[in-house]
Amino acid sequence: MSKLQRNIQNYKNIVNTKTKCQKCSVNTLCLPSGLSSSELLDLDKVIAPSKIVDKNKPLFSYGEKFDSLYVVHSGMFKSTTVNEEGKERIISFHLPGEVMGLDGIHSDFYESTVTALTMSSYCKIPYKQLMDLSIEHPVIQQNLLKVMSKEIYSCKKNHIDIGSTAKLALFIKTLSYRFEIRGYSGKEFFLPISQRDIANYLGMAEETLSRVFKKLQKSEMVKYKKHILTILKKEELENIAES
Amino acid sequence: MSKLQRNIQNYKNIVNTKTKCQKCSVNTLCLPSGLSSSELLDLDKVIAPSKIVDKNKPLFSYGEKFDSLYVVHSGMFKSTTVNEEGKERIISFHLPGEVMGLDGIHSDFYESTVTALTMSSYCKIPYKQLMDLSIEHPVIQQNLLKVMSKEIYSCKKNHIDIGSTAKLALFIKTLSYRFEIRGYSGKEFFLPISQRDIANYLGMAEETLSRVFKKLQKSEMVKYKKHILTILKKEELENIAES
DNA sequence: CGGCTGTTTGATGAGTGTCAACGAATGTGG
DNA sequence: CCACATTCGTTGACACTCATCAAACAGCCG
Repeated sequence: MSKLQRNIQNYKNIVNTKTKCQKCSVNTLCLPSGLSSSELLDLDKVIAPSKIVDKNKPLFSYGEKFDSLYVVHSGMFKSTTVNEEGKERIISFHLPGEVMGLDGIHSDFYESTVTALTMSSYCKIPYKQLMDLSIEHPVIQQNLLKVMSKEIYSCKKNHIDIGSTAKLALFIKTLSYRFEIRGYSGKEFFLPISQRDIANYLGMAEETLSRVFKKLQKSEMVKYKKHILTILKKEELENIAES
Repeated sequence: MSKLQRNIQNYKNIVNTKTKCQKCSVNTLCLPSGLSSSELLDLDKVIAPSKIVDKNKPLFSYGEKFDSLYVVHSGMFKSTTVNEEGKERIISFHLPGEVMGLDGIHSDFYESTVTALTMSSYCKIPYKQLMDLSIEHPVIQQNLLKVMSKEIYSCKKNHIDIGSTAKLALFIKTLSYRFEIRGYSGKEFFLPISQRDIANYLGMAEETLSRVFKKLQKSEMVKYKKHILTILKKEELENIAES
């Protein structure tokens, strides 16, 4: 099976939702990263087996009481806030192995709403139990700290003052990298996100995104059809991303 | 002594640098928040007494080995990265009680350079020792998690697609809030940041910032003279910030 | 006083948001 | 399976914001 096929199957949710952390395909990128087998066993005790959620269904919503972290098992999610005028603003997309709900830790309430972009599955980790467990196994909490540190880093590093073309190129480049470290192809992947959502996330008009996307395709940097994105000229794309 | 005067004295560093956490004026906003006295005593053992650093001197630099977190004791710092063309990009300003160096946790190297904007003082917290201590006192690590969660939240929440005027208004509003919860006046405060740095941080041209700033002053929303910023119409300023 | 750095002002053009309209794709119910 | 409705993406014309360039000005320190 090709890496692209595996990627697409990921979104069609042909995954075993009974998988424990030990056998999970993303356990090296997830909270369990670097844990010994006995630690993994303990972690499994507090993590519910992964559950399936339908497209457009929320995992949790802004303002709800915070009690658990969530990890993407398969599929893709988006997290959003609502601005003063009631408009949705997308603040991140989540790939398998990525932790969601981190912004709820400090205030005891979820600060964002997380929704499935396609049929997906997730693991739920009760926060209190995770804290209790991490007293026994400090490495678990240190992993959490690392995950959060990385989140801070990547968020702060995001350029805000770059042109639309560079924004899109950077977005694609970052996605490509994230797919690659998950064992999927970084050159060709399935993207269950609407252009409207991408535009929203990148902070530009839908029309601008459409034009910019077309430009990248005309110059044969990328191909995009039926939600399958193919990177044709990686080098040049990366050059565009950095300006 | 007025709140503004206290604020200015903060920058002139008329502070006791021998202060232990128990007596520190920002201990409720800093890592020690919510600790019992015995926990505070233990924390003090690993935190070096605060040290003074001169204007424009770096605390640590991008790429150096990560070994400690730093907390602002008085004054103000900026953290920066360098983009591909070698240009400095400011990613945050740090007020007393705020933790610096968090982005180094995940990679073992500092991911940014932190520099004093004015004569300032800081506390150094060796990370390994903090981790050891937090096995004994889990509440310490939970505070750290909260600090990081808040950081993620405020970073993600930052609007990126708003106009220059709104950006500046939001920047001022946020600063005002941060001063206020520190016990200084939120309506009038000393701002040891050059307009160039503000423009850099907000991702706009120096000239644009100058014009926008002037506009806010002409409409008598704020006053800005000799680095003292006065908010005249809080309500209206906040309205501008949200668009 | 002169030399720096930081800030202001004006003129100009490129890049993007907005509006309006259309076309393509997808979903729905008979 | 087809007709229809709805969402999603595309295209063009236009206005406006903002970055850029150039130059002058203000404040500060030796």
